[in-house]
Amino acid sequence: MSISIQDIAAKLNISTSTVSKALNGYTDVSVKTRDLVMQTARDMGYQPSAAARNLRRGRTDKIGLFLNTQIEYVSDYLSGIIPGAVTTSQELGKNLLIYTMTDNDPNQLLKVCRAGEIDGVILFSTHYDSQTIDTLLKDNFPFVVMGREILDKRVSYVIPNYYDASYQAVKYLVELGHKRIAFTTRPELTTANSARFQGYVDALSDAGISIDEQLIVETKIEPNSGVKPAERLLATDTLPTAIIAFHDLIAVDMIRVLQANDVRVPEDISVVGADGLRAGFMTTPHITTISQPLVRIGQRVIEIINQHIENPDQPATQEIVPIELIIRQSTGECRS
Amino acid sequence: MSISIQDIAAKLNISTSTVSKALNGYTDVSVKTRDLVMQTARDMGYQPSAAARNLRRGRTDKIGLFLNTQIEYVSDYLSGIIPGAVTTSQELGKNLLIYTMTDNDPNQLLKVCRAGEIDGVILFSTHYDSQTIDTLLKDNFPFVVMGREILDKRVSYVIPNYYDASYQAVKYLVELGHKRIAFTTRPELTTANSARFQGYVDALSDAGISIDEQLIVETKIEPNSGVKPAERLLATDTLPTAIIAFHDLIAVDMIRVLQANDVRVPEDISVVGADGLRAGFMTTPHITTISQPLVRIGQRVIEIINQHIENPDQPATQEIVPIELIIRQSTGECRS
DNA sequence: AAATATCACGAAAACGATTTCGGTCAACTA
DNA sequence: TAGTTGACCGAAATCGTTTTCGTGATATTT
Repeated sequence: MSISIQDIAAKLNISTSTVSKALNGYTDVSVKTRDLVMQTARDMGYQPSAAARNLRRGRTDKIGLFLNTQIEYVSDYLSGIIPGAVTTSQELGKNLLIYTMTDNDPNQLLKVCRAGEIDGVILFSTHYDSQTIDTLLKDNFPFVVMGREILDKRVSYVIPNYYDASYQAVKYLVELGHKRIAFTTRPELTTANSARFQGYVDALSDAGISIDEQLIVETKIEPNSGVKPAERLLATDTLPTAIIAFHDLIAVDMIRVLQANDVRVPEDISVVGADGLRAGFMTTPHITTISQPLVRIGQRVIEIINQHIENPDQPATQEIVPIELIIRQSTGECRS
Repeated sequence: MSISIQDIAAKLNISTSTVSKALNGYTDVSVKTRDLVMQTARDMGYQPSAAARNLRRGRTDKIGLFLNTQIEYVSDYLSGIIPGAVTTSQELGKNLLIYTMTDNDPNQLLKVCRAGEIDGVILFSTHYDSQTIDTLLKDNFPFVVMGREILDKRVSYVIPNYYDASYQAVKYLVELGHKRIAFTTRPELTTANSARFQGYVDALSDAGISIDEQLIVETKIEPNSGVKPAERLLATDTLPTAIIAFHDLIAVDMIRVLQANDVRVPEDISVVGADGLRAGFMTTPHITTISQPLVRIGQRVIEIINQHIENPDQPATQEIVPIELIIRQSTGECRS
């Protein structure tokens, strides 16, 4: 059993209300007793009971982070998201609670919210579960979606600037003199993927370069999934002089295949990866990449949910955080 | 406001105690009213208040994970630890709360524990803070240390088998015919580092190979910190035929330097890395590595803290989880 | 038929804080 | 001197559960 407010009250022969008020900075308590209470609280090692406080105040000062997807997929992002989210939470006086959706049961999330375990929730998800979002909206429960764009204007989300990622990559390559720029896409029809593609299209268009369908290759993300696209590009009439991969792992695979076919990187072909995970450092050459600011995303997502919690009337904010082009060794001037 | 037990009681014209008992499977309530209560609870979307329950029961069913170190250092491990810990927690009916030590204030941890925010805590730390551990022991508060060995027999910890990691690496290389096996160490005098070194020494000794001081090189872990050790080895009288690096990032640096000096991997020198992070996949060749079972560690740490919570008299358990040698492309038969 | 056991339920006391509403006593104003 | 003000404090309600204990009503036993 730990020390409660009543223990302090008993020791000082005053009421619990006075103790509470002294501790919480109320004005109707004399300086003398306030100091006395403060001091004995310190001496006795008093720490207010979180449960009692939560019950009375009707809030927990806790934020939930819900990993609403296959854990293997999100795990790569955790190393950036978690540090960003947890430090920002604590700076705001909140704590971070991690949940994962077991058995893909959408009710789990609602239970947690309705039980008052958290004041707000962050959804880190890849698949759109409109029912959950509808219910959260109806319950008027604060939430922010991370990493996915939601078209409903009432919901807040934070995503990296997928569009600009491709746009900047193309722009950078064009500045290096490249004109035949290949692009890899994922088969899933998500807003993220189409934004990525649109950035590519617009950047080429702005540079006055027409699109060559042959240079657009599709692939999933799994081990060695960059191999096939590389082989397909090698089979084209004239090789591209640059390639944009949507993920560093794809880029790595492609570079390996290219090198095995005596195509040098970056001398013959420049390669740009994406996501900026640790991985890009490991290759020879180091991969030029478009980095997602994971820590920043974790940070912003917490700041936004905090605003919603503190001010329930806050309108939804859709935030697109800037990406960063990290130039390393896998890109260079176009020579052909 | 959400639905409380009193709302159900009022609707059914019965007392709150009966409702509570019906919901919690007490026997002194008739089957009829129990079913009725259950049904209306479902209909009204009732969810028990976590705060009230915590207050009354004196427990939260929450486990804290305390990142008591520089966040950059631990972040690499988060992608495995968190998924392991969070899924296991939920399987045990608990939730996971993430904290980080801001300003390196050891009191923060104690505050959280004494406030009853969590039932137990996991310390993920690199530096030994004996005072915190002493206080936790004195408070009789359940805790488990992760990734670091604590000599006090009263404390539970989970560590990967650092000793065996080196031992297995050497053994594997010896089986490939290698005799001149270099070893990289970190300058810090931690139990982990000395265990790693001892495994190297013992394995060589068991193989009847004497130790060559020239082959033992020291380096910190930071960008490009594998470069110097590689250069030093290149400057020795006779090159080693194999190298054991204590981290994949070091291995990558070393391979790069070796290749730049026309030393082929694995034809001329075999290289073994460690930690088995995503990174090892990215290089050419892929790095043979000694993998830490991060997910497993996250899982075990939760299972152990759970035992301590459920049964406070549980003696401390020190667990050394087996490592795994992942053979990829950077190692081969000794040719010289 | 009287005594006892069983069943089903409710009253009420916790758990530990916050917060409203008065109440006492001194000092001050008119 | 009577009335007003303000400073300081305490009683008590409240948050929503859990859990003990007591109490009728019914059923079972002698």
